[in-house]
Amino acid sequence: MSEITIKDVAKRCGVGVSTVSRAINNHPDINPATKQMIMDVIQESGYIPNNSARNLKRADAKSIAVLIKGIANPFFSKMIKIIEEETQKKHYSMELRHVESYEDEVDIALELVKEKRLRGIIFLGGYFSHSEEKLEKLEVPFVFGTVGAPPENISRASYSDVAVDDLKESKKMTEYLIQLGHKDIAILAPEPGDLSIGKLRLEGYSQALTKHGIGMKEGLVRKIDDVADTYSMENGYRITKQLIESGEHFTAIYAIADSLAIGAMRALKDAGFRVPEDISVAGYDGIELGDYVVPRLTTLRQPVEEMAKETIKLLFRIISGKERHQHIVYAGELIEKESTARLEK
Amino acid sequence: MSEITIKDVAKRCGVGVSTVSRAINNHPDINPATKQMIMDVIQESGYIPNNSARNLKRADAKSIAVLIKGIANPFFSKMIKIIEEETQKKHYSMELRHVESYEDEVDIALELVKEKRLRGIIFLGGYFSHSEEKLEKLEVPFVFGTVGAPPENISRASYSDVAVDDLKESKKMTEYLIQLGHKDIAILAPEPGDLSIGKLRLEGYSQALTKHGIGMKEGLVRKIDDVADTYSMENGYRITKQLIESGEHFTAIYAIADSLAIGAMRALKDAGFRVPEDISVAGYDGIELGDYVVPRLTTLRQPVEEMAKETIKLLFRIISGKERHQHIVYAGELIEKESTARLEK
DNA sequence: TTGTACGCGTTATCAT
DNA sequence: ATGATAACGCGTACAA
Repeated sequence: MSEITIKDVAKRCGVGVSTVSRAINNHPDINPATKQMIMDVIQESGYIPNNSARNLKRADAKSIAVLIKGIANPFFSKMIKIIEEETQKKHYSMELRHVESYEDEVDIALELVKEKRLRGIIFLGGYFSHSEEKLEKLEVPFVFGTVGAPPENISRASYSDVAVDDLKESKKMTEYLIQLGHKDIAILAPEPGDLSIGKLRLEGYSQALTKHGIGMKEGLVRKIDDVADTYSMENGYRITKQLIESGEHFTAIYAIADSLAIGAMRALKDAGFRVPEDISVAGYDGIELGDYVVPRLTTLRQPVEEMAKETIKLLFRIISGKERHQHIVYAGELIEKESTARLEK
Repeated sequence: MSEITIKDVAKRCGVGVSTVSRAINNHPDINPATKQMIMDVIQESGYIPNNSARNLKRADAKSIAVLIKGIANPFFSKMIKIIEEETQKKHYSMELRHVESYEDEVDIALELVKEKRLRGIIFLGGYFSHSEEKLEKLEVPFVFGTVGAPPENISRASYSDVAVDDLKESKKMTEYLIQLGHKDIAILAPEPGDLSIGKLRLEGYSQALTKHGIGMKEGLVRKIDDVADTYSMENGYRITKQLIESGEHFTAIYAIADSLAIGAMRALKDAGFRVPEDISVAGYDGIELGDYVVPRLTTLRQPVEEMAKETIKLLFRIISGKERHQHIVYAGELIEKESTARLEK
């Protein structure tokens, strides 16, 4: 039960603690023989340095953190992997931290910076409705990845972000459906409180309809009501079922996330509709899963790999002082697969 | 840039540091007025306690950790949610830690226990090929969730686990396919090095075949070669494609994970096979996604919710000293959906 | 090359 | 109810 510390190791080795410390941290000025001896003792005694003590003392941590809201989002898994690789290349360590939907990611970031002496932070997901005041407290550089909706209340010079233009891309997708001849396009939209990507995607839909002289029908805008797991297939299924039962006429469904679209396709199938012959379905995100369902899902692909790579590289450029904050926009790619078709007259 | 500490707060308030500490930690013996005053100052100064220092000093942390190997596994998302809820009910805090596939989860656990003064640990995923020696160093209770293959080299009295009997359930699924008239059943199996659940599921398949006098054909056992993301749809797709191209005759595919099965179904569809009319496909796990694909996937459902609940409750029972280590086995449930059918003569 | 001693920010003990 | 002070375990000047 007795916790073994660096002092114990030093005693056993008959050396001072600083020598042990040097051995552990690969300091240059230590006798290789001494070092080997110490490492052996550490090995057999099972000594493990206490990270709290290390963090407390260490000024220079060479580490960053990734705060991710929505752990289930498959979209993030890939990004994390890439970010991790790049981080290792720079010989930094990375702390991955899952943030609950009810938690405030900036508060957590604030704590983490103090605790771990971070050099930088990446925020993935989240709603980005933070006060500039709080953000200012965060004295390390931070980058928002795939957030989409940088609000006006924060000075653009105070943060970086990497994202696609959700408004524009969403408009693109809607226009694609319109060009296929669809007029009654239902949208699986974000919950009312969404100030982030969801809102922009809905806005893009709206603008596209207006541009083409198509009125937006209330009954075709189906908002997600179960906020618990917003972009779940289950939500897509349930909302689509409600849509079908409502009796509203529609020939296409545009879901603001692929996962919703997959739920929608299932609901349509269960109700006896064929996709895309009877109803076209389009998604957004370009997740892998969309390629495995039948029919394959037409989607708006976000270039995740490139975005992740740019996100982490940008962070390091800012950390090193080479650059100031930036706002990088990636182009999305409309990938036409099998779930959408021209409307039969 | 100057980090504000508890001392600064004390000075500003004109009180001692211990009083500030008391205010922060809700100690009983403090004047409510003083406390309010201090909290106000903290609020406006933006002071944030340093967790490293806290952990270093604090003996009693009331926290547990969940180490999860394979963050992408949708199977775990649900478990974590439930574990988190139960943890909060007990007024414990939970540290969620993602473990890379190349990392040793026990080493990480060892570090974490020292750093955060944990009271207990839950291991999710991982291959459980740890030496008892290391595990012994871990002086807090730990529970393995859904691991499946408790190896013989570790005394059963030294750990707990919650799982389904993978061998038995896998055998059940294979026999189900046999009873449908299938004899040439291909299996999408784990990579050769898998000592965990994968191995057991393969063993169940083998035993079922033997029991029914069906020889195991080498050509029908397709092992996962890309270990990077073992149970991915992509792997299922690729392996199935190889199987089809190999020319081996088969009428059913049993995938040891639903994700693999979904990849398999897509590969079959692309090759012109109908599921289940031409080929039956069965999975294992019972993930949500299986209900959204077309056709719905026949699977062996693990009762995730119950297992998660039992896992965390068991851990707390052990922490409180009420119970010793246990080995809890849940029954799986074969859910017949649309992807399997009786073999046409 | 190696050892001693101090300080990192906090909580707990002991006075007051 | 409050304040001074000793740990917690480690890294690092500085001295040797």
